[in-house]
Amino acid sequence: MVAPRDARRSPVDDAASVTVHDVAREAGVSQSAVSRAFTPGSSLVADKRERILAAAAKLGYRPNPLARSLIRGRSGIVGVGVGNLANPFFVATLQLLSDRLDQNGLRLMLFPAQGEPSIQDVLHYRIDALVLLSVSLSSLLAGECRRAGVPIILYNRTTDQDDASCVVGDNAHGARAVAAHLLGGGHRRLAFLSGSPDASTNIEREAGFAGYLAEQGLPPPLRECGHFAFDAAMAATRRLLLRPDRPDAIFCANDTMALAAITVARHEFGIDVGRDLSIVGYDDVPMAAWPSFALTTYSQPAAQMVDETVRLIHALRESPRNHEAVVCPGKLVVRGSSRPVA
Amino acid sequence: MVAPRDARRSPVDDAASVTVHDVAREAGVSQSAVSRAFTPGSSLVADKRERILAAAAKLGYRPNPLARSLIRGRSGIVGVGVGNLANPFFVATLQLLSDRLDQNGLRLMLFPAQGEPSIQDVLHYRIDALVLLSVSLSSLLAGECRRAGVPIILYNRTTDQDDASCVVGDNAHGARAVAAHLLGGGHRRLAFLSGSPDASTNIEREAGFAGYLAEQGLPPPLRECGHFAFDAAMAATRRLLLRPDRPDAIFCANDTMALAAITVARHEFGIDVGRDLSIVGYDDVPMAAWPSFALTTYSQPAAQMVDETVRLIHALRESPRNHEAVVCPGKLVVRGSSRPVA
DNA sequence: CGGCGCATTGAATACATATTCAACGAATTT
DNA sequence: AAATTCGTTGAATATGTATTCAATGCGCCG
Repeated sequence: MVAPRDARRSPVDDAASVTVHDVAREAGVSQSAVSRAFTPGSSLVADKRERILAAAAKLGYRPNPLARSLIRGRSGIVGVGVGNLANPFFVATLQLLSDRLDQNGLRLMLFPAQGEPSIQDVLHYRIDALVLLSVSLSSLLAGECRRAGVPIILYNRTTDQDDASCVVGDNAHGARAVAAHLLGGGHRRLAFLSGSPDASTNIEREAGFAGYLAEQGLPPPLRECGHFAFDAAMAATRRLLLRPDRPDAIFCANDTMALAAITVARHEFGIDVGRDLSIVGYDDVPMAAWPSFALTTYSQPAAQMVDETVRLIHALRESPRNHEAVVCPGKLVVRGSSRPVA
Repeated sequence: MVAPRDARRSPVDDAASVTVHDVAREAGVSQSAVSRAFTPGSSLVADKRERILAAAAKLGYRPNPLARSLIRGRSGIVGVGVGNLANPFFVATLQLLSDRLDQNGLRLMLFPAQGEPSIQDVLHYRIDALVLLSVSLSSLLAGECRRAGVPIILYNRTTDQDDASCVVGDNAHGARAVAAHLLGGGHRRLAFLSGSPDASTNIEREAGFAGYLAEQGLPPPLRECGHFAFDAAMAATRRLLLRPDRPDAIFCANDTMALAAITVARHEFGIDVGRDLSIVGYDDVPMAAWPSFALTTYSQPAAQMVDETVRLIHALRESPRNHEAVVCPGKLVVRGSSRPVA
């Protein structure tokens, strides 16, 4: 025999859990009716629904999401795996995503993407989708998700498998636009400061950049790797600028590396960035607009990409196997770090 | 009559949900035994536990966290409310917190702190604690949490109520250290660039700064408000530098504003920051160390603060009413944006 | 050798809700 | 007027697991 419910609702402590039964008693209806009152589209006469909702409001009742998730087999939680937040583009994305999901009544569960084992735990929450922010998809994880019936959405990454959706910028076009801009500024000794070599984003940007140069009959750009990171990019920039055939323009695979490149060029080599050396980035993070950098960069539309991500989450909820690849166009933002087109 | 379990474990689709019953059948024990095998400290002979764990591993079973949370009344989820991620200090904190919680087997549910209504939803997840990153605590929310039995931890904020724990830096000491440093550099016309006026963090820093000056027999500093934000701080800096009695040193209530102040002073006023004007920040974000800024700042130990936060989460799990206020000491990091002490 | 604890175990129950099922009444159709 | 359909409704069941309860068997002590 369990203690009666009224005894549990003790003086001060746990008014926490008002259950569907309490509301049912208050409104003089069955438990089922209360449940239905909170389930849109279920069969219930209007005035009874009113009465139930009134009783619920009076008692401060809200459906328990855990119980609801357990029975529905879907939690309304979106898992978000995030690697390194050093890149402000992903910070901005995370903030936008957090807002949008909230507006859509979805919860956001964050987890570090390094800890692969913990991802399996997250999968058991019956999450509606798994969004990977700048994390590449291991086939192991893909398999786990398939088994768990959890759709994956890659953000700013693509995959050649058809087991995930993805939302990306138009990297090829963007890189070509950058190349055209630099050539238009009269540059001929170009370099590419690459991110992680195996990231699809990096591959596409490099291919687009080098491809455009090739089409114009130019040799391939010099190349150093900065792993998308500030410190590594500083080192890579030093290597580039110490070469006898020093480049006069550097296209960096993201803004973080471009800011590092500007820093090194200006403070270590005393170069007048924007005149003697053009530096262009990718993403258009807030810092790019700061006068200290005035970074020319290809702007990725984070807000739009996030909206598409949320749209995909809803779509995949209906048909989890129906994966899409969404490409969001960006645009070149010319600032002072690159020589203007003549 | 529901479809038998074996029919559900269909060819390809949902091997997702291996339940405790499947494991029980496989191992030839009761459901209770399986549950006990996954509950540390419960009574079960060793060899049977071995056998059960083996069967579980074979089937790929893991306890369903939703069901477990429902019955235990605790979900192992930590709610994290976050306002604005524009401040890299909070980004770093979030990243650290994400890692630490993961290592502790806890999940992190993120939500935008603007949407107060959604917080109530989060509370129903029976979260172990609610961490507010740089968000002030409304008495409304405090009440909701008390009712739900959810302990609150304020990060980088204090409250005069005793209904929340908090983890903060030593703002008073830090601000005094900054004041001493500036006076030591020979400055006498000081200004304070304030953050949000009602934030405890800002109040303590301002009080410490002004207090030290008063002790030295100096007049109170000039004062403008930058709301902890880059753009507002740029505007505030312009107001300061346009005054007839232009200050020769500015203490900014956080690094973001200090970077804005440097930007305006250097690019709009042509001032040699570090000689003719000293600018000091607070937090020691990564950018502060960049050569472009070389910002002198009071460093907050984010890693230690996060560790304390996680410790508090565990402690509050045992005694939810036993709130603590933890102060983590930082240290002044002198770089080029301020005149060295003579 | 009998009784008393104690660890171990499975059956039963609880957690809070959604949904199926069958029954009911009313409205519509023939 | 009888039959058929349909929207409502409450009882019952299901979600997957932790825990209580009572029973069992074993060792230990008197």
